[in-house]
Amino acid sequence: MGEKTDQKREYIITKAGEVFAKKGFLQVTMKDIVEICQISRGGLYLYFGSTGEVFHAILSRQLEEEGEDLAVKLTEMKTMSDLLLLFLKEQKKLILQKKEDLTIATYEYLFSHTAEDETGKLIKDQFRAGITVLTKILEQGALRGEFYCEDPKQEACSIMYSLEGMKICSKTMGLSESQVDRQLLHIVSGLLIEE
Amino acid sequence: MGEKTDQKREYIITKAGEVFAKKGFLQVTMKDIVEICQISRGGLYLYFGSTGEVFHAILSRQLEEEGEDLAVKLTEMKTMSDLLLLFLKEQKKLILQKKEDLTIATYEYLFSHTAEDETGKLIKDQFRAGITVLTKILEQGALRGEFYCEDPKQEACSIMYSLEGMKICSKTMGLSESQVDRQLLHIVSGLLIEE
Amino acid sequence: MGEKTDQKREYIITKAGEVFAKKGFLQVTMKDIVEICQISRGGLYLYFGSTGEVFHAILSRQLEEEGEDLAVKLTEMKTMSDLLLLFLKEQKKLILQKKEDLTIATYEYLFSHTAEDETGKLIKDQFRAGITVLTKILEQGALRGEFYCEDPKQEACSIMYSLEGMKICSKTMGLSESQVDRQLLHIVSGLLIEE
Amino acid sequence: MGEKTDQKREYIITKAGEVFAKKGFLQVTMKDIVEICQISRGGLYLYFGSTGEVFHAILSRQLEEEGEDLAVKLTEMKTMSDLLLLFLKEQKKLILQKKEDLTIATYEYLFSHTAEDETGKLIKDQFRAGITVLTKILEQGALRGEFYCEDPKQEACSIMYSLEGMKICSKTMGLSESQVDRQLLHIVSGLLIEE
DNA sequence: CATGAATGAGAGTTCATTCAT
DNA sequence: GATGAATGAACTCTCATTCAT
Repeated sequence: MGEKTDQKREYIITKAGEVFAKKGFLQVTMKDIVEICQISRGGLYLYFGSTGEVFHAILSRQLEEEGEDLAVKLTEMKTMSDLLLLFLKEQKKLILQKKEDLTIATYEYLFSHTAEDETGKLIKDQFRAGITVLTKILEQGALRGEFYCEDPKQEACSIMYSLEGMKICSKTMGLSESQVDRQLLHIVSGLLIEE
Repeated sequence: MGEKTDQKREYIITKAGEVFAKKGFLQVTMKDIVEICQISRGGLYLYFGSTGEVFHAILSRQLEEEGEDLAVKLTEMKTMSDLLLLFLKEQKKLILQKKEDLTIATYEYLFSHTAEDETGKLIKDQFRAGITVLTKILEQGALRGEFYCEDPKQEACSIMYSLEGMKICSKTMGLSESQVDRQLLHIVSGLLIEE
Repeated sequence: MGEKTDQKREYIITKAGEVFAKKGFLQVTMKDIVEICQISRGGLYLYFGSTGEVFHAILSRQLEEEGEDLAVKLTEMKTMSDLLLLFLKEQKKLILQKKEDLTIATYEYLFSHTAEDETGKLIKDQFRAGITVLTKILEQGALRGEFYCEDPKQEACSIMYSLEGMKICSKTMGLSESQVDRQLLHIVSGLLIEE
Repeated sequence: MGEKTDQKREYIITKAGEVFAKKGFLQVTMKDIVEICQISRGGLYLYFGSTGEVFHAILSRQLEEEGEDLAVKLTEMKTMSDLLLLFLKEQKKLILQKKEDLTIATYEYLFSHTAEDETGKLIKDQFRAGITVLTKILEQGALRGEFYCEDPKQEACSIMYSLEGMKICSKTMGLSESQVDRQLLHIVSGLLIEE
């Protein structure tokens, strides 16, 4: 029975993701979720008490999956340059993605939940994890002589801010792939020795 | 007549700004505005037909004021370095501001109005104006030998993305003044010759 | 001054007539009248306290005009058959008219003011006047041997009900000119001797 | 489930009928219906989205019932004269009815919905059905030598216009039973041979 | 577990009517 | 007389949330 229940939970999470991707966070109502899932109003409340709870569950699952994904890919890499390129390629995907994109919903969630909550922590941890990974890549790369980088930590922050900026510009004013490529190239060329 | 009316319009714009700063865009209702202005429901509709209209008016006025402000300050500057520092100082203020801060409301507006509208154009124009100004500063600075900068346009974009990223990080996960300072320093130090 | 005032009153009545013709009675608001007249809200209230008052004034004027009109035409007629045809021709015009048509507004007014009021009396008097005129025409015609008509009063009522029925059918389900002609012919042919 | 729901639907239709009979169509609000039904605002919207929908449902049911009613009575009749008298008796009831009377509401609906819609069609079909039935009665009656009637179709129209005229006169200026009787007699006496 | 009818709070919007100028 | 800004009541419609079945 627990299994069946879990399946339904998963089902709701998956379906609801579509709505959040389409409407952001604030404009999604429990009714929207009920409708896309084709379940009963009361049924939804058995699993989630609010749109916030559903959204939290969606993000949790997403982070898990991404984590596994990244871990797998990282182990296959050899040089730090490769790693950096991989990292940026993933980010590029996030910046340009249209479908299944929870970026806007995520920002809206953060905007309306300034006070620290579980979901907020989730998102922030993800961001910090990005900085950490990037810092390590840069540190290692500098040690190995692949990169020129005096202050890896600061450089990592700098890159992350740029990526975050591109992400939001992409969602609000539109960004072409070539614009993103140029900017990513600019970042990389500032690091690579003998560019 | 017109004068008195304009005063009331200004009054509403000013007061409503507080609500948008506090609640973002999507969660502001006409009722909120009515209440903070202490006017009647119907009274508000004499001036604005929706929260979107009020918000547009707020941004319009803000941009005017900022424009004048900046113009004054720019004429007082002598070197491009001074100009750059001034520009970044203004941006720092925007990144860290807490009161009267429409950043979140602006993002929420853009998120929920993907299709081009007047207000959206206003905001995008402002962003583009930032890039233009910055590009000119970098070009001039490079010519005068103040900066090291091979591709001013790209560099300007890069800086703007970073600033945008910091802006949003500041509103979502919080950013200390020293974090902002370090990042701004990082930007400047990448440009100045003989750093 | 009284003259000027009267002019404005007349102006309002004329303009407001357009609105009532277009929207009926119930759906006309004081705002509608203010707008079509391009006068101030308060200004309208100096002359009329409600849509009902405006409507009453419109009907009053209309009846006056119609009365004069008819009186003129009646004096020019010689035979009762001519008079009857004239009468029916006028009715036909009323049945088929599209512009300046207050039929619907009039019915709506009566529907929502079941209790006797001045305006109601006006309308009813007009209807009764129609019966009276028609009765006289039929009586005279019968005396002169133009018509076959045993009970002129009842016949007059009968014709008026038919006309009223056509009027409302015309406004609700649509009636072509030929349909009206056929019915009028049917009425006349039932009266004329040696049809 | 469906059964219970249908019961409530029927309950709303019945109760709402009272309001429409009392206030016509245009002046009935969803609030009025909510109040007479003693249900919640949202509850009403589960069944009907507008006053127009409720009204449509009322008329639909009414027409169904009337249809059955008439069919039963018609089979019991033998001569065409009997049928005609029955038909006129039913019409008399409609003309004089006070309770449960949707005449005014129906006219108001038609006035404010000139464009063809489902409800309008319903009403017009009912009117046309009346003409058809009457025409058949007159045709048969003429064939059997019961009536004198050269053009049954036109005569049927003529009678229907009179009835419609009486209906509206009854609702607007008032009509006594004896007035109606006299007029019905006038109609019949024009048809019966050896009058 | 699951359903979906029902409730009621609350947002948007429109106007009749007043009143200071 | 004339104006039009201002008020507040009234209406429409949507949802979060509950609860009997």
